[in-house]
Amino acid sequence: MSNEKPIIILKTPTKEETLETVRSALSRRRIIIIAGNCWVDYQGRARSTLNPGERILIIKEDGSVLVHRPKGYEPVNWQPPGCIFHSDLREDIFLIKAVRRKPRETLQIFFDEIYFLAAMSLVDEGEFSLYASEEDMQEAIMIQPSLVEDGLHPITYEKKVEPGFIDVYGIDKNGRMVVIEIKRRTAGKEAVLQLSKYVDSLKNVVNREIRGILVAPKIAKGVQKLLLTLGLEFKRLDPKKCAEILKKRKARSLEDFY
Amino acid sequence: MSNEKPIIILKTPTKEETLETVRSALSRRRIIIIAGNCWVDYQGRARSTLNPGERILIIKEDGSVLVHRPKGYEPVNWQPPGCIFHSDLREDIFLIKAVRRKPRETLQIFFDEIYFLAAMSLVDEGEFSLYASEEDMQEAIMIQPSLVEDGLHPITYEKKVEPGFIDVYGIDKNGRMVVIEIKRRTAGKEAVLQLSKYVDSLKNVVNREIRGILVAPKIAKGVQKLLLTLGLEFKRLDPKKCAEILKKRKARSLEDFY
DNA sequence: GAGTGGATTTCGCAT
DNA sequence: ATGCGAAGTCCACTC
Repeated sequence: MSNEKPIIILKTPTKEETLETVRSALSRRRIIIIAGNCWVDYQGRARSTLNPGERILIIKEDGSVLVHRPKGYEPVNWQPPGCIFHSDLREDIFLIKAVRRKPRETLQIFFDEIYFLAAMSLVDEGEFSLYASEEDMQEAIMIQPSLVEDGLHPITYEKKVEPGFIDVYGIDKNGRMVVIEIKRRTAGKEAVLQLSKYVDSLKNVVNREIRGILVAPKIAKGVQKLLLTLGLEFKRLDPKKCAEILKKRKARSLEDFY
Repeated sequence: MSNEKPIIILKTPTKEETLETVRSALSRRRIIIIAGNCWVDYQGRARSTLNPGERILIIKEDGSVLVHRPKGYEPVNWQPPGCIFHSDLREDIFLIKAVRRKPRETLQIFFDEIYFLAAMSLVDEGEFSLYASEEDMQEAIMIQPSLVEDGLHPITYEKKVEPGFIDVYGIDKNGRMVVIEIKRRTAGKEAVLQLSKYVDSLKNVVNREIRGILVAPKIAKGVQKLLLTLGLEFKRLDPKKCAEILKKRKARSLEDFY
């Protein structure tokens, strides 16, 4: 028994070969990769046109589409998962049309030259883990509040208040209420104003002094001033340090378990 | 003379072939596409691991990297343009390491099976045009203010005030100051609060009545109430209509020119 | 189904 | 370089 992957690879196929192969691959929900000279029309939430040039087209098994230029991280045109496809041949132009409902959008790609075409099924059950997210920081502060300051007692996190959510809410060693806003990267004006809003809205409710602490790896340059003006505080905290703490804790709890 | 594109396509190449081809392609700044079984480590602004599975790797000529799973619009791992690459072979594992400075980040991809490899140079000078963006809306309002209301006279756009930038600023038919905040899609709480901030900060400066108008195709459900509470107004405007107006105007100015 | 906020956001523009 | 806001943002989660 052969374990060879069923992969179709065509180098400079004719338009007819392309059409046949693409249709077959679409019906079997295979991934399709095409490199060639193409132009693209998009119509939906906005509208765009892309003049002819050499690009890579990827159609995935879930109905997502990517058109990549030779440069840049982002696709120049795309569709999120869920598209329905039509492919056709018109006067030696190979065209693929991807249609999405909700919102109604149409992406049309026209090829006049095809350099190669690949179609295959890929299996990917591999777990993806991301560390040092904002959520990790919140969790780390909850289990080790001294990361922010000694004597801090977190009460709740994600507490709902009028303007939105407070990341962490607690009581400091002197019994004062503390509101903490967490950012996983350089905190800007936005974060400060958000924290300020939270503090103000809480003041309206409890009518007592409230400390607002912005926790982030860094604070943007001009923003420190705004922070002080609003009577808020800043505490530097590295997201990676938080990830480390969680990792260690996790390892320890496994030890305890066995 | 042959016009055949210099494309290298290898089906199930050996690791040695892969290494040689990838190194050559990297040095010639060619685009590389690999499909195979791989795992990925990322370390930089955050950190991530991706367990083995079948994916597509794309390396572009500008040093951007994309690792795509068989599903989803977004790459599972990536690097923006500007990476420096190292490739190597270790105990029958083919590895590619992409390093970026500023911020310092490392992306490592390990292949134990390679289904196919393609390397090519693509030329793409095609113009890309996007219509019905927020910028189009702003432009359309500047040249046809009646889109918002009759008698409106726009004075400036992108006016700097304390909290940020005002999209459009002008005077209405009764001589009152008008601040306009534009959104190209359903305006939410965020947009209303932003507009409110702008209006308030301008009031502090000029000490006279100021109208704040939110211009968007739609306003979110609960948000209308907030808008009214804050004494602001809403004007429905479709971004596509704005695009149409600009298009017509462009066509007319071309006519005038010839 | 709509609303809300985060993102390894990326990207572009202005300071 | 840094800051700032938009994006056809996408995506996950809540109501």
